[in-house]
Amino acid sequence: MESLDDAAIEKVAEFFGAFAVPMRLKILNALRHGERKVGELTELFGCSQANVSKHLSVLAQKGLIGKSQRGTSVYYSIVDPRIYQLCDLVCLQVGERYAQQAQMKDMFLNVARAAKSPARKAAVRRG
Amino acid sequence: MESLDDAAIEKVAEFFGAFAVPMRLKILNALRHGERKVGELTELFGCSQANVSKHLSVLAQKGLIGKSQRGTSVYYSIVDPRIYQLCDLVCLQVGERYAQQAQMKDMFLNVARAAKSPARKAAVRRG
DNA sequence: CTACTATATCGCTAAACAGTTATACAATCA
DNA sequence: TGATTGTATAACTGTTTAGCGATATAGTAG
Repeated sequence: MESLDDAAIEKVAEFFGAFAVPMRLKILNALRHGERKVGELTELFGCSQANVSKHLSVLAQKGLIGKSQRGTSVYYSIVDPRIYQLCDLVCLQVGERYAQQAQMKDMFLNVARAAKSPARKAAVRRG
Repeated sequence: MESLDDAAIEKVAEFFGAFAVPMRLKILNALRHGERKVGELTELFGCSQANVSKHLSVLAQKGLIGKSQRGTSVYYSIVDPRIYQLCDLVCLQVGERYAQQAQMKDMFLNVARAAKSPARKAAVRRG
């Protein structure tokens, strides 16, 4: 990353920014096992449909998710499952940071275990 | 990451947020090969000392960097070099995203090559 | 003590953005 | 056509924050 100029650094920062909002992380989580329509996500999170839609736009605009209209519904899905490598790497480091708080530690370390298990790869199926 | 509750999700989001600001990425870049004092960073970036100091505070508060006062100067350094794994993983993915723009693509892919090279590990020395 | 240097913090402004409600748009069905 | 359903956008509010200059604080030297 050292050799990047200012424009590239900004792109990288924007990419990180896509993951820096809890609601967007929840959306990415929800898309782990396949596509979801907007209404499903809205109901799942119990927030406004407009909010979900806006975050989906952001994620789509950054190239993290793709959309597919079928009927009156729009289905969103992960473009590249490698983003979960990122998430799990972060979970690992955040988990260690909060190692004092037993409950949190366990949560994060469960994530770390799941990331190492080969069963995870099979879980990336499409709806 | 799936099993995380709202509080943990927020921690993860905050962690990503640390990397979501260009100036902070530049600072982390500058700390790759060892510690730096505030004045060095200020001069390096040509911005206000207050700004650098504030970003350093953010990074330190999130546990990404540590400080060591010696004389009237304060030296900051990376706590855990694994954060560069994150950065390089992101560079790789961002680079592919901008594969159309030849110049940018080259930059990012150089990063990817460097990340795979064993020579990189030796580069993590301390000033 | 004073003077000097280096860093941290304060006060501020402007911009970005997450969230809301209300409305517009698009696709299907009667 | 009109009605209905599902999604996107508009308009707005409040909060956050990156940036700056000015000031306060901490350490050193004389």
